[in-house]
Amino acid sequence: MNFKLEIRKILEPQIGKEFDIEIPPNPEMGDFALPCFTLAKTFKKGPNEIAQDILKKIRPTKYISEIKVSGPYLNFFINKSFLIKETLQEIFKKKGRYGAHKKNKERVMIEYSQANTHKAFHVGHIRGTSLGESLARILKFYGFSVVQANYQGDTGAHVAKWLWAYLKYHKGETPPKVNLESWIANIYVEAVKKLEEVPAFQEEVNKINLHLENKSDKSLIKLWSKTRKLSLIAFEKIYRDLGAHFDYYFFEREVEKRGREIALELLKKGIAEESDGAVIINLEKYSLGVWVLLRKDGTCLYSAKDLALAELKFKKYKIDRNLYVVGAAQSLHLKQLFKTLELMGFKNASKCYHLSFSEVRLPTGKMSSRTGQNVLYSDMKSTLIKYALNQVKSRHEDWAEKKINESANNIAIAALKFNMLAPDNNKLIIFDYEKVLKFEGDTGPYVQYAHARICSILKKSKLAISNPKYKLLDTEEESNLIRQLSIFPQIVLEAERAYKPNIIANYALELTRKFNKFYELHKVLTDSEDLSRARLVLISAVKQVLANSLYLLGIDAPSHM
RNA sequence: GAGCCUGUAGCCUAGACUGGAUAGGGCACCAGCCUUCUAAGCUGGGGACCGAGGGUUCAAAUCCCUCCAGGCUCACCA
Repeated sequence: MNFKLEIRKILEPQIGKEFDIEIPPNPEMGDFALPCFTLAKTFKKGPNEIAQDILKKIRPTKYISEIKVSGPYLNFFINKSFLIKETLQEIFKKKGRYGAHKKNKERVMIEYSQANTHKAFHVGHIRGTSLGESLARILKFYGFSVVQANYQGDTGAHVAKWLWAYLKYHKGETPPKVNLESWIANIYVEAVKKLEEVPAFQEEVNKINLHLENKSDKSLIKLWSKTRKLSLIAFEKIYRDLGAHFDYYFFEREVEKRGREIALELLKKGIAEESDGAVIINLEKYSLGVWVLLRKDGTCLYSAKDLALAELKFKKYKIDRNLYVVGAAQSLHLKQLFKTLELMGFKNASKCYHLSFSEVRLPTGKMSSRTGQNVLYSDMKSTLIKYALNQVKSRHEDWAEKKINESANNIAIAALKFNMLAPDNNKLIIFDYEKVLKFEGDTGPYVQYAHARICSILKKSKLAISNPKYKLLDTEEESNLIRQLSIFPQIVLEAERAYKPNIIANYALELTRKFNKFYELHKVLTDSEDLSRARLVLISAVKQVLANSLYLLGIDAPSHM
């Protein structure tokens, strides 16, 4: 039911089509409002008087039960029992699909996570991974056909550096079973450090990079392949933890050859040019500086590889839109990429979007895989789980160990992901253990807890949830809850349109707050069967919408915690 | 120097696209609430000249301009 439209129908005969309906700051004032300020000019009267005049000319309808004047505002109250019935029935009918929109044919690829092999997966990567996963779910829920893609950097200078440092300082070492992640990360950090100390070593690295790219050294390729796999296995474990799922994996290695081809084609066409021996494309007239495609030794840079990747994505996977979930630091790179695609005559250039997000840093400063100044995922996870484990244990001494472990894991990941998703994409996140380890207030576990509490009531009740007397849901807390439930589809729409999971996160917090207020003041299981039944229907609906919200964030909705 | 992003209480954050009725939350702090459905919860309290200054408007956290502060980026890393 579109109440705004209904109100417009009431008002249009009186004041024409030029007006806005807004939502009052407080539900006690009404559900919708018409501010009369703008009408003052045409009616040549004060806004207060205009509101009075309009009120005299209009009547409530089936859906709009009451219309009141409040100063310069005309306030509309929707028919509450209609809203209750309509909203709750809709939720029960659609269940996990409540809030979803109609399917459409557009196929959207979301590229996210993009972890590089031979480097650390640190907490900074969690933001992009959580964000991409959530966006994929939101867009799918909205109705797009979504393809989730990961593009992993398994070749290039950083890999060459790692291989170089391994061969020079760790040759023959077998990768450890425990702390594999930090072993890999440390060798990379060591490489960077040694190169800083002795810049001349760069030539050795370049040689390795060349051999890596033209596959001329078999034993090098074997080492590369083996260590690459170690990284990828480690990443998969992390993705399982984080609930990230990919339909396709692209690797830099597979677009390297085509990347160079494209660069050379562009050179031939005169779009690219040679400069200092390198192949570049001059984008200065678009204020995008100079973009280097090939190094002077002919090896391929990520720029050229990205051109090949874009081509591959549209050609092979028949997508209509291509979303890059990539850190803000790469904004210029992506602008250069999109502009070059356009100059190449690539017809889908305008279908590429950069969804930028700000970095995660430490209280001590910037996080970096190069310097090792970071928090490794594996270290962070064990700290988090350990804390969560104590929390769960202290509350549920009677639980079996398996249940405790599962619950702790669940809560820890929820807290972490919610922390990454709740602030606006453009805001810097300072990673702070103290904050992530807070399971109270505006956090993931806060929302999960409400869900678990509802599950617990539903489990306890023996009443069938059917034929509720909706009229019994007449307290202020219940009205607030229902109103919040009813706007969920609109919230999904906003989150999709803006590519902002934090809209869903904030919605979930608000719904949780409203539920907790209700829970505190009213009992669900009462002496009256009718009332209990009606409230069971209400809290089931809340549970469903909390679950849907959490799903869109990529967070589990536990039935107990 | 140029471009992009950010600036809301001690700290974190919503609201800015689409200007409206007392700027929502949270952490921390203070005072309360567990013989009744999970206190990871709830209630109350103090704490904000919405970075600064101009402008537009009946009305500005929101739009425009200038400035300040911070972050990111600007040729062979990704």
